[in-house]
Amino acid sequence: MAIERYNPRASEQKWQKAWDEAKLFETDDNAPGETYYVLEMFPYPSGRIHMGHVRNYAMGDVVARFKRAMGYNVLHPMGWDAFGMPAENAAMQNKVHPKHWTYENIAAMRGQLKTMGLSLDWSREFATCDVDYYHRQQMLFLDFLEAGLIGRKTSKVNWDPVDNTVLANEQVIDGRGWRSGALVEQRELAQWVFKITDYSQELLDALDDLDQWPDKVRTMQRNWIGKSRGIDVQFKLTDPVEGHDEIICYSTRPDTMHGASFIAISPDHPLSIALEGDNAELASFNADCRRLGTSEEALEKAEKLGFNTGIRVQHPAEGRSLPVWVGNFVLMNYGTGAVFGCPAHDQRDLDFARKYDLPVRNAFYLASDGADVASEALVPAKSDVVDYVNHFAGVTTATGEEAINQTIAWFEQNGTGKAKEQFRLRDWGISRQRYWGCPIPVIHCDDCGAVPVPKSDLPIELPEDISFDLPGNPLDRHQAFLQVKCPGCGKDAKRETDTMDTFVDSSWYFARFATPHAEDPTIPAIANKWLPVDQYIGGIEHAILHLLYSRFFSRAMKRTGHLDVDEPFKGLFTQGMVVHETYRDDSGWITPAEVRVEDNDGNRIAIHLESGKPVEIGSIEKMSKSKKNVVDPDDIIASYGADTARWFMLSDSPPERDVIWTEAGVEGAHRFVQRIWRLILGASEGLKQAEPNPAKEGDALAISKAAHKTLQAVGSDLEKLAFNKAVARLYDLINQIAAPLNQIAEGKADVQTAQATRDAVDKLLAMIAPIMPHLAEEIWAQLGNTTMISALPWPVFDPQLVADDEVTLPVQINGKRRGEVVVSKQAEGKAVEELVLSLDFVQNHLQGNAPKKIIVVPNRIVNIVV
RNA sequence: GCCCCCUUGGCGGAAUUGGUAGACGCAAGGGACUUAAAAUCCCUCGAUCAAUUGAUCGUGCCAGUUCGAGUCUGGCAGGGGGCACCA
Repeated sequence: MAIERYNPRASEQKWQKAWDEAKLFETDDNAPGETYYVLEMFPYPSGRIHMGHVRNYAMGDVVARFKRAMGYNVLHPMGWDAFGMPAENAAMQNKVHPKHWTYENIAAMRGQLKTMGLSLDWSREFATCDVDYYHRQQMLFLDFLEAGLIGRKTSKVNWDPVDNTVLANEQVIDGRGWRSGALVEQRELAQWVFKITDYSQELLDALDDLDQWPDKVRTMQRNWIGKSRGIDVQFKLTDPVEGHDEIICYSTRPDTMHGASFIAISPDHPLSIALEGDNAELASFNADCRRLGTSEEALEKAEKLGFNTGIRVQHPAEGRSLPVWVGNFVLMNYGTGAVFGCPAHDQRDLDFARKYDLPVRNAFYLASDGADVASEALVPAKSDVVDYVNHFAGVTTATGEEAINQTIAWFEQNGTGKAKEQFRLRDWGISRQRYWGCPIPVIHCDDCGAVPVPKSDLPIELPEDISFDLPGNPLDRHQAFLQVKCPGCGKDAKRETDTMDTFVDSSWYFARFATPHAEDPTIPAIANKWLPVDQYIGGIEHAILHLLYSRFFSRAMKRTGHLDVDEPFKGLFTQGMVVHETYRDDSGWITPAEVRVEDNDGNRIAIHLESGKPVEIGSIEKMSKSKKNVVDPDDIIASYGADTARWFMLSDSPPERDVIWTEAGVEGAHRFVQRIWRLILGASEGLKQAEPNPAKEGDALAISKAAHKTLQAVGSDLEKLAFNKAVARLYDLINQIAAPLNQIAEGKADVQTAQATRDAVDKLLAMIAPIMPHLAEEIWAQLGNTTMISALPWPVFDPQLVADDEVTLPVQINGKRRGEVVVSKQAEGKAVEELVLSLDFVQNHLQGNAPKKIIVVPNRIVNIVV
């Protein structure tokens, strides 16, 4: 009897509908079972889902389905990170309203996601651009403001002087505006900031307890917060100028003060700005510096340039005078905006000194040699012992750490310096001069200042009658939005037209999912039941900003009574990207769909389908529109089905690493889908008649052992999100039960084999169900079951079947494997030694000599040292 | 430039976290079935030499620790992520 091929198109729709109708994945807050909240980072509605989404949501779905089967009450919601620049760009380019563009994209992507068969609770869906959502975000803003968590600060933005508009860092290309091409300037704007720095120490300390986060993310956050201990040192100007009589420099290495040979201040240092008035050359130098834009990367990568102000300061310990330079590499927003340059012990300072012919003085030498610094700065670790020269703090031979402490003490006693703890973390500026974002609920009154909008007047809705014909924020020209009465004094006032950074939207959406329709931002009793998110899954690119802001936000929400957790994400998993080969010809990049790849005597060649001409195969890169190396999930799901796409996304590559999308890989995954179907359906008559019953002895024992061992291992793999390992084990299990399944199909299997195989098949389907839920449901139904497998509990393995009483030990001689020996698991070390020494190949290698040492690692290895 | 991560056969990767390197999959080659093709099934598959049960080398490169290193330490190279207004 020929088995029809599995038809994913029919089955997948059928089961998606069945799950929907049974409301299987709609979460009841009060359902029994321990709560488990699994969340994937919600997508930006760009218009189409991409393979990165497929991978992300496939992972989350496996966790959700697995945990549901383990008896947890699972929350697995989905929404849309829907504010942001692309909608405004679309509005400018295609004359489409950001709102319509966004909601159409959401509708399209929702449809795509639904074909994946994800176990999502769609009843909790929302978009951050829904008035219902940003209304509550405005409520949170007001509460934060009242609680003193929000302040006003000026900060720098990229200003396009032609378009008269603020540019994002990514819109500044080589110092020019992306549209106008004008040289970018920096502007100071008054901005709303969230006072994340109030929590610097706490955000740092709490990282230690996030033991279900990747270490690399915790390290990155630690470095980002950047706590340092150092000193503010006073340098008196030899002649006060423009009302300035000193420069304060922050340093973490005051032990190098003896080597100080210049002072460098930021172009934005108050002194530098003060000097601009009488010094046109300096003004022009500073203006050039400000054209680099505001990104730290651009500043750091730029050639290090300096301007000698001609001003001098006195070395506070040695009395000699030092020149004051303005340096383009000194950041105003870190420390005091001024540093002392010690060329001997800092490579950047050394390069600067060589360039501008400044002296290089060693503050210390390595004990081994007293060589002066030449082209490489001497930068030992703080824990290294070095010889200090003529050190004012009395230090001669000490570690950097000791010398730093003594130097700080010396300066404090001397009254010329003050110990200081410093954080690199800055307050979070949230003001954006854009339309498509959450309006900031504040009104500016000439008399009362910035006045919060009363909660009863919320929401402040974005007006829809706007146009992007002119550059800049359309809200600035919208009179009906702009003109309001001051809530304090009733006089004419102006509404704030800045909107919030989209990171604000994504800093609390996970909390809103607990009560997506509540009047208040949260209902604490319910939110606290679900939070923190047990497993959060998303891209490593969010390792710092999104995650740090969210960590701040949950603390701020706790302080304002909306939540009672500090940390929003208990478990974090950062998945790798989906990458693909690139293809190009003379006319540019070509999509994989337009190309056929062939094997030509071991060389892979690509051919353009339409023209038949060869195409160059380029490097493997992150799927992106610009390189056109994208594969549309719709196409894959239409031709192979969602299960194949899900299976392939989770097989082979470990989830935290990049995965290369290949046609061959997808086809392999699809063959496996068909193989399971064929093997089990071929034996379905026999299987239906067999009671599932694991074998305890005889030939069928191997089947049951394989099934139960796999069940144990897959369970622990899924617990660790090691999907690729689980997949490999499932391949293995199918290989092992293929022969008995064929026997059953041919009617040649005995009862024991049939029963053991039925048990193994039941286990196999349960294990496959989280990954390929439609296929598992379909086969499960074909075996005569009437309950959906998605609603069944995870099976339990038999401990007796997973235990082995013998183990194969490799035997090494001098660390090289020479053979192996089978011993009982309980065998004593002595007995193993004797057994091993009696082996022929061991005797041969020993050649009559007595072994020097025998190392027996129980149940692992034996090593004989000769 | 700074911070973080990655590097194992032709390819994706596995290796019980210091204990048999290459599980599992893909690709390739050989064979079976077939009028033929597809599908399917079986075998081989790190390199070099012995030519079978053996030997040597081999986890980006160079050192080191250890009875034993893919795994730990130091240095180097290449690739990737982030750098505060992309999301």
